[in-house]
Amino acid sequence: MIVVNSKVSYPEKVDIDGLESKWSTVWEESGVFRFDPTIPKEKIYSIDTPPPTVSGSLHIGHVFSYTHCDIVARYKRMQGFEVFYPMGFDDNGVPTERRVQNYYSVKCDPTLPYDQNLDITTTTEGSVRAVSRRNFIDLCTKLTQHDEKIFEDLWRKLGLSVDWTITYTTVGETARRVSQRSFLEGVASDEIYSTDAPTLWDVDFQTAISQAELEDREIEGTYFRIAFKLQNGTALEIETSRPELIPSCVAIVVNPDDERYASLVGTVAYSPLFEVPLTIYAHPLAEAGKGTGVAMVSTFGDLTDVTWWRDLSLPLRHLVGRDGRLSLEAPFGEVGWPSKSPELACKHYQALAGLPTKKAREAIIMLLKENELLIGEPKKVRHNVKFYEKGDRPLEVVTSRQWYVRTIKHTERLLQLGKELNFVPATMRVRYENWVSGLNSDWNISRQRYFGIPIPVWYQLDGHGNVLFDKPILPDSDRLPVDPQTDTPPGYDESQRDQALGFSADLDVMDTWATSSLSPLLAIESSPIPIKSGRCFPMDLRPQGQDIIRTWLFYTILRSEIEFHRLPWSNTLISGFVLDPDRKKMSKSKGNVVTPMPLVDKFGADALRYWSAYGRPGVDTAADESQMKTGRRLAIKIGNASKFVLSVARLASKANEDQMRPTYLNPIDVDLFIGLREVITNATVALDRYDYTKALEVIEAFFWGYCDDYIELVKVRAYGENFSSFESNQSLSARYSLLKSLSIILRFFAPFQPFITEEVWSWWQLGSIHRAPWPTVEEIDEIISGADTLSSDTRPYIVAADVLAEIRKAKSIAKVSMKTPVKSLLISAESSFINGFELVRQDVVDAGVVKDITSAVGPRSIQVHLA
RNA sequence: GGGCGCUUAGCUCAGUUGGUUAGAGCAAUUGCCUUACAAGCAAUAGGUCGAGGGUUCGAGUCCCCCAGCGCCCA
Repeated sequence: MIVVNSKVSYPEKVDIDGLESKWSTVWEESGVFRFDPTIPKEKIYSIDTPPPTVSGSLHIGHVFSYTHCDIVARYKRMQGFEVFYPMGFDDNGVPTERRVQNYYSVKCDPTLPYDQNLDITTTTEGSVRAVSRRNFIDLCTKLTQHDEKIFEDLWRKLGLSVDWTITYTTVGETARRVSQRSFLEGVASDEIYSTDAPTLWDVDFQTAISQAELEDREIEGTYFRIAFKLQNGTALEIETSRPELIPSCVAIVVNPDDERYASLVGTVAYSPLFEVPLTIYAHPLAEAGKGTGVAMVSTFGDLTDVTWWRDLSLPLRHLVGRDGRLSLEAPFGEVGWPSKSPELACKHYQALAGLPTKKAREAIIMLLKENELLIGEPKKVRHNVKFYEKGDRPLEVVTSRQWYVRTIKHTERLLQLGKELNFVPATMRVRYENWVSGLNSDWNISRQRYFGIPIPVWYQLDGHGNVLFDKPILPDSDRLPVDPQTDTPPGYDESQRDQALGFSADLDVMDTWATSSLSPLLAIESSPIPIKSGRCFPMDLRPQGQDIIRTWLFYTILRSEIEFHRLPWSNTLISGFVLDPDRKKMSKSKGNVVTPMPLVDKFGADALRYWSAYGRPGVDTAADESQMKTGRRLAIKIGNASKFVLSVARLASKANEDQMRPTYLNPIDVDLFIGLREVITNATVALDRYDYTKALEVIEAFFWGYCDDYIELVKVRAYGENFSSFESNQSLSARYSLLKSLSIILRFFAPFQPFITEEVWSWWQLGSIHRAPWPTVEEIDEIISGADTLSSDTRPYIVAADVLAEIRKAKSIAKVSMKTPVKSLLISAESSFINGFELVRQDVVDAGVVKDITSAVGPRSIQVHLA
């Protein structure tokens, strides 16, 4: 039930500027969007809001995708749902670290002690200052708080209807507790484990990388053809782009179908310079057409080497360190490092020892040349190399102790869950399925970084001070969160840290996805509703970008499966990218990134939301100012049309639409509501399918027709000029219909243009439009109940609009004003048209200034004669 | 190399299970101060639906093939 003011007031001139700050303040103070935690589960609609990366800069894409979600949230709220709509901020991980490094010109040196009085406020030019781990984390916290404010300002200005009392971050206290608890539960159920394994490693970021953070890039490389030696002394030619890895070579592979080398399989060859005996194996991943068809296996040059190493159970001869340099010594001649000539091997290795891989490559090529082991000229090639998506140098593969989440064993189940999830648009499901099907390793969640959530583990040390990785010490779950580098494990004393028979902390932090994949839990734990109540989980909606299907969406499903054995939400709404006005991808390097704030100031939030709403789910959309301009026009139009409707109503002594409800309804007015009923059905069906664009199209089309035709047609009747009195049934019918239809139209637009609709609503209604009910078919039926029913083929409103259009056309072609009288109007049409017309004759006469009308049944023809 | 998507008016895009003469907004053009709106309104013009072939009474829509563009995964 809508409470109605007895008074109506509106400004003389409609002005949509400044509505953002006015209403976002009112909304915050009145708590319109505050989540009511007492509501039963079936009335809750819950949203797993994406936490934006606060260290990234704001761009127009943020407006785009968050608006899509907000339209849904506002629609559901008007449908009577209590919407759980929290806000998170992703302040965790490498992007924040990097931003802090650049912003303050610092780097983290974990060996430094904490400096309590450290005061870094501005960038110190030139020099990079080393700070302790704790100081570094302090700076991260400080900067992210500043960044979060910038995001919050935009969200509020854009009118996101989130409950600002429910917010979370991905590195705060709640995030640490939830992440660590989930980690410990995973360890207890053996879904999370640690092991020594080859790991992709970024030598600049000094951290391990997971499969999801990989990126293939085509770079220029060089193939060198090098002579290995068969037992009979003849050369075996191998092409490689990484000759510096020859000392860590452990085997040679050829394709099993390659007849050229079939006889060599099972025999031994010797590496050049180091004379290491290498067995020749057959393996299908060796490509006959690549180079000479013979490949050397190093530990490790790339992921194929890892596969060979695993499949063929090869030894490990690791030389490239985490710093991307070759180790200082290679123990040729010792156990596991065979060589026909250890002394020579060690001598040759001295030329490479300690060099970064690129320099080592140059050095070994010199050596090979000197020894005439390099065959022919090096060949330039373009080939794909794996990079960390944020990195600048190719990844190395190193072996180290890392924590993993079991992924591979869940593949089948994850594919099944993907089928159960409603992807909007449905085509996005394929991306998920491709990714899950292509998984080849468990998820490495250890990161050798500083700003992140610590892995809550210590290890026992043996009598020699060696770390016993198979003897982890875990904290009690009621002690979480812990920082193993400052907290002491249960049963130990701080003095035993790093001492023989004592303990050592796991120095690593978790991958940021290990935390953000728990976003539903983070949000719920930051709210008054306990997770165990099951009232907000599983959630209804996960809105997100298409680029993070393989990360955020995938990992969240995985964690939910592990912990709850079910999907974390039933729907996912995938937004496309925003392209620059020329439909080019936006990027900082191209300098074509569109920032949102100036556009909000220029066109208004409603206008930006309008542009966003025309971007269908999953469809890349250009940042098109002309579309924003159109959105601004619409907002102004809504304001002006409303002002007019209310101004007519105010002429009445009783503005209350319910009190002035007439006993009679004009057929054109009845037909207006029949049209509105169709719009309600179509828009509601569309919104239920998350097709907000279609809904807006249907609503908008009706509205423009409403302004152009309906208002024009009933204007005179509403004023009461041609009736015996202003209080006549005809006049009352018009004013009643105008007010009722305005109410419905405003509520239609409310999810799309929340500011102008709220502004207009406040001119004549109490309470927020955003808690008013979404229009229903039943509401229409009640409005027109008791009115004379129209026969199904009689549409007086449509007939009147058709005739009016002909009149306008004639005047426009004659280049005369629209108020020019029509001398005579001759209408010939089928009987249903004529019948409809007779019902609306007077309104057409008034709107078109028609002096004389002749109508008859016959072939369709409308003739307009001007004076 | 595998997969997904796109190609419709000058631009940005709709077009449902095949069914009248393919729609909208913007831009363009011609007009109009019309007691809500000139930040407005009315009207006009503009398309062999990427190319070719096929199925059908009928194809923008279904099938085949080709081309170009974009994205995802190797």
